[in-house]
Amino acid sequence: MLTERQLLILQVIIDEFIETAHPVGSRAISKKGTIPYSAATIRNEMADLEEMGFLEKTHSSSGRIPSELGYRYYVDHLIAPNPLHKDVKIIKSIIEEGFYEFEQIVQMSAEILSELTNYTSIILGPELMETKLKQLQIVTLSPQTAVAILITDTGHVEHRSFKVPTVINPSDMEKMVNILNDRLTGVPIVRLNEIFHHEVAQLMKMYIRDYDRSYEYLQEIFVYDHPVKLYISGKSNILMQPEFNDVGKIRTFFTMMENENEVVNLLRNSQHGIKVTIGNENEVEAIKDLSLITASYQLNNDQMGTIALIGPTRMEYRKVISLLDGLSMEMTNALYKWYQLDE
Amino acid sequence: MLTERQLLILQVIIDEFIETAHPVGSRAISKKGTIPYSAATIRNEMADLEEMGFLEKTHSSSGRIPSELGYRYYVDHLIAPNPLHKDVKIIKSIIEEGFYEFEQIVQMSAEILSELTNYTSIILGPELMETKLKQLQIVTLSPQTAVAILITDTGHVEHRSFKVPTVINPSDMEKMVNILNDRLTGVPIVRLNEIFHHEVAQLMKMYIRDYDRSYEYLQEIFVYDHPVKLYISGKSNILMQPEFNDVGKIRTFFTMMENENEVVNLLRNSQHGIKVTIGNENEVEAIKDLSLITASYQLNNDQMGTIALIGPTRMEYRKVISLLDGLSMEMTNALYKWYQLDE
DNA sequence: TGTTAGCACTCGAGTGACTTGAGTGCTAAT
DNA sequence: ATTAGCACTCAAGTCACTCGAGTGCTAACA
Repeated sequence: MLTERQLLILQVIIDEFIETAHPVGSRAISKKGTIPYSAATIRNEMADLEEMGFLEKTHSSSGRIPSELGYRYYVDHLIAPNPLHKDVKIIKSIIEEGFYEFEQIVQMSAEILSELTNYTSIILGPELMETKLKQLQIVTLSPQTAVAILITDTGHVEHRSFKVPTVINPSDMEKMVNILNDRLTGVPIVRLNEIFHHEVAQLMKMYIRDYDRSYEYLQEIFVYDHPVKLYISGKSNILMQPEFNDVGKIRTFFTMMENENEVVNLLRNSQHGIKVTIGNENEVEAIKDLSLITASYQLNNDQMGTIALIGPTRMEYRKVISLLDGLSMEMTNALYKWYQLDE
Repeated sequence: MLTERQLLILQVIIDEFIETAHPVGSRAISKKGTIPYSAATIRNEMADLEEMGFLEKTHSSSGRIPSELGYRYYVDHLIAPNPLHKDVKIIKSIIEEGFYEFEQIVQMSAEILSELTNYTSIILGPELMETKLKQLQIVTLSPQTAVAILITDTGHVEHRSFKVPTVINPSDMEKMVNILNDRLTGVPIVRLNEIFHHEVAQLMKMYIRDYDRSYEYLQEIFVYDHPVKLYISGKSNILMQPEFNDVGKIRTFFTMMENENEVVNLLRNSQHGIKVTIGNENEVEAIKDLSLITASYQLNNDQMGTIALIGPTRMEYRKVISLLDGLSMEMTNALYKWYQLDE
């Protein structure tokens, strides 16, 4: 176990390193006055801390920097139970100020978050698994084309253009929309395609002339291919961090960030509450020397989405954790209000 | 005026430098065999070309690199009248393969473009100035909220949520939608707000109870705040270019690219046809050492949007110009088809 | 008169020796 | 248990040196 003094020294070193990004030497700590011991004493303790794996040296005669284990310990034990970060209030007031759609709130939150931290923020939109079709509309643009509009009970709107089968005339179309609305309203949008195939097909055959020939045009309306939406902000923000002084590193990071799937996977396995993943704890190669912090926001205990920050392992964990904690609460609230509308 | 031989040498140097990014020496040119003169002769010509401003040295005893003036001359006189790039066919077939919405086509084009060139591609969506409202729909989500959906004659769909004024009941709402559709269909969407204020207001007062109190909630439906849409692809692509080996440069570039307004301004003053802007010819500070190539795509001679590529001044102008030329034609075609639908 | 060979010169880039200073580890004294 | 002292280490900077690609110029050549 660590002694009181070792804890203190570890904390001071990490705090200092997080602030300056320079290795911390024993003399500097001693001079600072937080710890009333001489440099030599501190040196001994540092040697012990290094042996235990909490600290590292960049070379044999350099000052110490925290190891990943050190950060881990710091995050798990040395951060005071998060007092809400003052900036959360700012976010809260911004969210409540206007009548924003959920997407706007998310977008703004991502921007604020990256601005406040100088890291890259990522927000995974709410999982739409549970949202249901509220209404389907089809607007004809020309004899050959039309746009189908799906409105969900959460106010989410999707649209796709499609070719109108030549065999369908306007009155058929009207009948069709009626049937579809009748049968599909209330169906979870992820199941639309399935229900359309199995339950609606027969009905269509009865009422719509030549339905078989129309079928292939219509089916794509219900293919739901936007499982989640990503909001990323401050990608270039992170370039201000001194650890991004290497072009190769920047390349791998940005290449990873352009791959939406990879980013989604990064966040997907996040759990309830806040989760900190430091350096090599990350599974994804490209961020094995970065830290990822995720927080979930939710509705009625169903997990809905994830907020995350990516930054160097030398991250301001204290600030970031309390910010994310607060923001996820605010977003949960905002989302809750949205759903309330529906009752 | 430049002699035949000087032209040839200039061309060889620029071609070589574009390929390798290393200063080109006289001996290397001579050895290559394209020009049947000795290194010394070529040296003399190079000195002349430098005096005229087409070439530069990185230091007093280095090989030559093209100056911006050199690139200018190269682009204006040394590039053969663009034969259509073979890859344009690929793009064409992709576009025609499925029934894509215009936005999808644009998105794909941007991606293909950046992939084929390793530069950053930017496409400015079609100016929607001329598009007209086809239909307005309002879907009530709850007693207090609704979502308004605007469908344009081009199949573009916009939506915004708004608070339903408490004094409006469902039948009022229905009446309102009817009035709005009656009066606003066919109105250019940029003028919706204006017409709504001036011509529809009176009508509303007559038919809708307590219209004055509803007014403030409704007006925001018609505020049109998406003048143009940007599609960017391959931002990290450009990091592969050797000129981006400097973190400071990367920073300025990415910071610029995150500012949507600045990017839009970059492309806005583009003209009919292809325009090449080299290095300092650019007005925007952040790309004064990069080149920008823009091409416009259009509908019925009204300019609609812009396709652009940003890369180092050492750009593969020949390839890029023929690619953009071809792609802008394809997009013009695609857009034309879209509008055809409407007649 | 245009072309070429030859040669001195320049400068970036790489290399090795040296210095400096921050920081360590260890030992002996307090 | 703590601290002062001292020898040691290493990154980073500086300087002198070398190497080689490339130039500019001059004189010889066709």
